[in-house]
Amino acid sequence: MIESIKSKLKNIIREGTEINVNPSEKEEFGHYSTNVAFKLASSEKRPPFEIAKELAAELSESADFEKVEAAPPGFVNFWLKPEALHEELKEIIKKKKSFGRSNVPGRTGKGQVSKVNLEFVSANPTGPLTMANGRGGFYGDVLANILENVGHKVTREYYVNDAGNQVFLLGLSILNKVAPEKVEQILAKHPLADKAVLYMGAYIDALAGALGAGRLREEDPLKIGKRATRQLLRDIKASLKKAGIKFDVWFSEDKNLHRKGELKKTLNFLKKKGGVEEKDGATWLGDGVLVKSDGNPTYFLADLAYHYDKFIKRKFDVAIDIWGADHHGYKGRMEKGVEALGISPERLKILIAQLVRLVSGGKEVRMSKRKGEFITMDELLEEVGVDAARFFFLMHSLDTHMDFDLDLAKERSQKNPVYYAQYAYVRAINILKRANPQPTIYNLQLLTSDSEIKLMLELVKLPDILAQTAEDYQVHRLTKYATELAKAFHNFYEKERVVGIGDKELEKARLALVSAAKIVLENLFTILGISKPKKM
RNA sequence: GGGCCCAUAACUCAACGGAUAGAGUAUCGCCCUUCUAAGGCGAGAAUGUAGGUUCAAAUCCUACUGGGCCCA
Repeated sequence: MIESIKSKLKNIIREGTEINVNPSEKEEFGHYSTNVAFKLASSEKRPPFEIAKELAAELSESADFEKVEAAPPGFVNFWLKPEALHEELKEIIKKKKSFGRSNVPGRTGKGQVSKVNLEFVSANPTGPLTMANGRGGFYGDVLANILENVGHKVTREYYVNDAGNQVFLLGLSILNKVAPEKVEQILAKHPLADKAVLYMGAYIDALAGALGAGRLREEDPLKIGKRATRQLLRDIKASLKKAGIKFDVWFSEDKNLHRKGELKKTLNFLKKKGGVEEKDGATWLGDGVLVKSDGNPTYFLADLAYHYDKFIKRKFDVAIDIWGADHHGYKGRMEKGVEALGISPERLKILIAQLVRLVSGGKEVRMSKRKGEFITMDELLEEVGVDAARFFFLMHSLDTHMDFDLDLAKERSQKNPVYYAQYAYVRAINILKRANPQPTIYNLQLLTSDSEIKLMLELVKLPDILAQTAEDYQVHRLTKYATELAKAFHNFYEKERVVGIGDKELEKARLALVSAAKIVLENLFTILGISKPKKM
């Protein structure tokens, strides 16, 4: 709907003017409104209200609008004809599952279909998946759905950090459970300073148990660590499956980069491009060290090799990385590094998932792998269920700190908005159950009441919401929309009876409206990855 | 010491630089002989402080205050 209004505006105003059209928040401002007159006012040096009046006069001729009005200080407000809504309602019923799909790819592709690499979660396989990983996990999963919905080709990828010190440490920690004396010997020779760096906690016990550590003959911490990593990766995959988070590619740092010599190749590539310098025995790119003075490569170089692989070897148009807040300080360096690879900056989108604070009993619960005090993804899913967990995380903008109130989430009550949205769906199902067979001929002109119009206005928003979110990645817009749509449906449900009213024709028209609502809710839930309950 | 994120109602969060700052929870009224009250209707209640830019600032800029994170 927004696109159609925009294109009408485009025809009558100067090219290149930024056009914003939004659903109006107040009834007196119409169904949709635009501030384009303000934009024109500054370039044309005329009062915005004057321009708005001219635009309104011209657009009133359009067949879609009941009324177009200029409002001071310069807004143009549009009222849709009911027929325009009825047409859209027919589209919903006709397109069913494909309603909301758009062929207007967003900024990632400049109108073209893009090959997108979306890398998320990527938690180190040195511990179980924690609740905090859920934020980026659910967000990434849904963002992938949204991008696919507008036609992009999306690869969902998990970067497995299975090289380096932490694997060694993990092995050492397990060995410490069985043969602490051997660990003492190793630590005496190894540069790692003391035992304090060992991973502790219940999961090491569990892991040691799972590996049969009591019978471990292996004494090489690195080898033990690699075995443990494989085990943990299996657990992580199982947790993600439970959470409904899907991946296409598991990219092993060790296998795909280190063992193939990709770090060296990337280093040479960078040297040829220029900007690499030797200083104090180390190799630098800008303010980041690529190779340390002891000859060992850094994570920075590994990450650049990884992005070399994404952009140059696998030829992705766009790479989206979702990182935890603990890496945000690294973002700028990474962006510059990728630019040094010759990749234009707008092809790399690094999104930072801000910290999740776990709150219980009004107090913060600290999460720490070292101390073994953390809530795992599995525990969270068990306590609150997949739907509530997903919805709760997805309600919040990614870049804001959020509190996860464990007590509230545990309550499994109507306090959680996911039930509110799902209940609207259940109500639609219940109505439709009573009308068999579904009427195929109906007169939508009969839908004129306030709550019917409002519901229709919400229903037709889905394509706009999805298209916009594919551009700005503000995934939480979808959960907000789910709540608003459900509210409009509940309101309609209370105000207007559908089945068993005397007027057969009106009943048919309302049934069509209800089935359209069911379709839109279904499509929305599919993208959000939450279930579509038949009853509650 | 350097860098980053955040600050909106009692609480958790929304709001492309736009109109009277929206929801949910909590509180207080009203509504179930009718498609499930896990619902509807209504009330009170908010932009941390001080400047600046703009026709227009919660939003952008500067300083400060208060939370938090990363690096050293």
